[in-house]
Formats: sequence, structure tokens, C-alpha cells
Amino acid sequence: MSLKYTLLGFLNYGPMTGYDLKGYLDASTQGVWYASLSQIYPTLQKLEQEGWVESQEIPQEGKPDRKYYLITAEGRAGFQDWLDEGVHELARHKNLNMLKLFFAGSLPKKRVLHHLQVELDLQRKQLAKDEQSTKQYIEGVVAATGLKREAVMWEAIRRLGIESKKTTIRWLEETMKTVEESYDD
Amino acid sequence: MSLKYTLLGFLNYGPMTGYDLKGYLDASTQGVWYASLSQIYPTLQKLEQEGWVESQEIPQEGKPDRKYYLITAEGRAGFQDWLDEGVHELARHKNLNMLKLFFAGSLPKKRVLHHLQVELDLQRKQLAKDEQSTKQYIEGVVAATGLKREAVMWEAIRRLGIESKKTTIRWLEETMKTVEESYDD
DNA sequence: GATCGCATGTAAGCTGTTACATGATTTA
DNA sequence: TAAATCATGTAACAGCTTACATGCGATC
Repeated sequence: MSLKYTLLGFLNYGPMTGYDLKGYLDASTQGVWYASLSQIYPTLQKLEQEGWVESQEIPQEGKPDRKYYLITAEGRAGFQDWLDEGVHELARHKNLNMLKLFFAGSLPKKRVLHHLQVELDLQRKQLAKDEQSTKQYIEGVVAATGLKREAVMWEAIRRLGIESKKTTIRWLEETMKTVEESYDD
Repeated sequence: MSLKYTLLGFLNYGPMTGYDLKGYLDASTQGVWYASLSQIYPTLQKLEQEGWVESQEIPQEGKPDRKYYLITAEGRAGFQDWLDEGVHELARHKNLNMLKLFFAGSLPKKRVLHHLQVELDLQRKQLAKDEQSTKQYIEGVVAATGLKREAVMWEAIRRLGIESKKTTIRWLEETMKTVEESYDD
């Protein structure tokens, strides 16, 4: 269960709430991992049962109490073991949008171009977001926490996200041309 | 349930067994979709219950009978509806290997470089496979079935897979350099 | 006045993985 | 002789999504 290690990885930087974790996850991992709040909260509870994290509630007014999670020594050890473990196969991603394009041969040309254009717009919009926001975000976290060394890999993953999106955008542009030229209706 | 549509998409080209479908899926979608046989077989059974496919058993000796699935008119219509439906958000992939690299700041330099090198080897090996095999595979299917128009998108997806892997390889090489230069232990 | 952000969760259900079971033939 | 290929599946479990529930304060 990889979400456990994702959460543990962030808690290793400092105590946070489930809500905070969701924010960090969305803002920093460039889509390398994703989870919803309704998966995060129960996972934190399981981690607590296993003794890998502890929680501490801070009362608030007008809002639910903030429930901070802190990584324990066992959690830290478990996380380091996971980190150290070798990787031995490629990730297999699933991409519903590309799956649809894979099968799009039986759709009218106009509709294929429309699907491609929608994906292109989405990718461009996301790239613009990534380029302006994530870098500042990382700099902010480093300024606040002093985690300079970690920032090397965060920055690397950020670059990977940007380069991947650029590759996809180039591919979408080229594929639109190919489709325009390659068949009739 | 997207596996349903994936299977239907292939069955739309012609009757096949579950085992065949697994082969096509692995060989042609460039990791755009993935499924195990133990997910494919029950999914085909569900599709049959829903009347979107029909099956026909061909006896064999020494091996289990081959069970061919054929798409029905309802299945074809359902598939076309799905294909035609607009897409409105980006896919979110999860990549365990990259997640580990994201957190690798607390690992010794040597170990980070090792993880990067393993991933680089895997990506290069897969790229080599894709470059030689998938193109021939597509040409073979077109020769056998005459699905020329479909081949435009298959070929496009194949190029996307190759370009994505090249981008990742370039990133891994650059990141190894950055890590070598950026910190001490 | 409606939606967004903050902040926590639960419950039901669907999706997907891993391990198991069978067994002949072919390849390394 | 061991492993891979062909060919079908089942059962138990883990992972994940969607819908629901609550409620204040701030912004549009």
C-alpha cells in the first residue's frame, strides 16, 4: 500500500494534518501520486493503529479540530526501509484519454480532432500552472523548513512533470496534423 | 469500468479469446492500459451477462477450449457512445518509482544514483523493445485485418510511448548528473 | 445567494491484485 | 529438468471512488 509511504514521506518532514497532506500531495508530486481525502483519512488511522504515526488534536473554533499526525521512530524506520528497497520493474500507468484516442479510428475525423484539441487545452493549462506555481512552492517549503537537500529531488520531479507535459503537447500538435492529412471524412 | 471498453474496443476489430486480448493489450497500447488475465476473464463474463458480447467455444486437445468472444450490436453501440463522449480532465497517473525518487533526499547519494540507474536501464530496455517490435506488430495486424484507418491512431500512440520514454531517459541522465554534483555523501 | 476553502470523517460499492488450480506442449 | 507458452478460471483480499454528512467564514 503505497499511499502509506507517501503520507509517511511527508510526515517525515514534519507534523501535518490529513488536509495539509492532501495539499502537499497535489502541489508537489506533479501527478506522480494522487489520493483523495476520503482515502487519506482512513489510511492515517491505519498508520496510527500500526504505531507508525501518532496524532494530536488542536482545537479550533468554527471549524473541526485540526488533527496533527507525527511520525514515530517505527514509522521513520519503516519508511527508510521502503525508500532503500530497490525498484525492479517499470510503472504501468493507465490513461483513459489516450485509450480513447487509441480506439478513435472509428470516430469521424472531426470528433477525433475535437478530442485531441480538448486534451491539448488541458495539457497546456496544466503546464502553465506547473511552471509558475510549483517552483515557488518548493522555494517556500525550503525557506520554511530548511530541507535543502530534499529540494534537489523535488525540483527534479518538477522538471520531469514539465518535460513530460511538453512532450505530450508536441505529440498532440503533430498528431492533429497527421489526422488532418491522413484520412477523409 | 474502463477495462470493459478496452476489451470491447479490441473485440470491435474481430472475435478473440481472453488470452488473445491480453496479448493485444500488452503489445499495442504502450502502457496506456494494462490488465491481468484474472481481471480480463471475469470482465468478459460480465460483458456477456450484459449482452454486449457473446461467446463461442472451439474445442482443442491438450489445452482448455478456446473461448471466442464476439461483440453484439448492443456492445458496438455502447462502445461507440463511450468513444464519442467528451473527455474533460487530465489522467492522473501514479508512478511508484518516481514517488520513491521524489522522497530520495534522505537516502545516501550512492543509493539515489543506484535507483536512478536501475530505472534508466529499465526504460532503455523497454524503449528498445517498443522501437523494434510494436511497429511490425501494427503492420502485421493491418495486413491481416485491413484496419488501415485505425492504424493511424495506433501508430500515433506508439510514437507517444516512444517519445515519453525518450523524455524520461533524458531526464534520468540529467538528474544523475545533478545528483552527482549537488550534494556530498 | 452561491460557491469555495477549511476540516473531519463514514459507508457502500466497484476495481484490481495475488495466490491458487489444472495440464499438455514447446523451448532453453 | 526447469521454465515458458497456451488457455481457462476462482477466491480472498486490498485499494480506491463516489456519495453522503456536518458546518463556519470568506469571497464572488
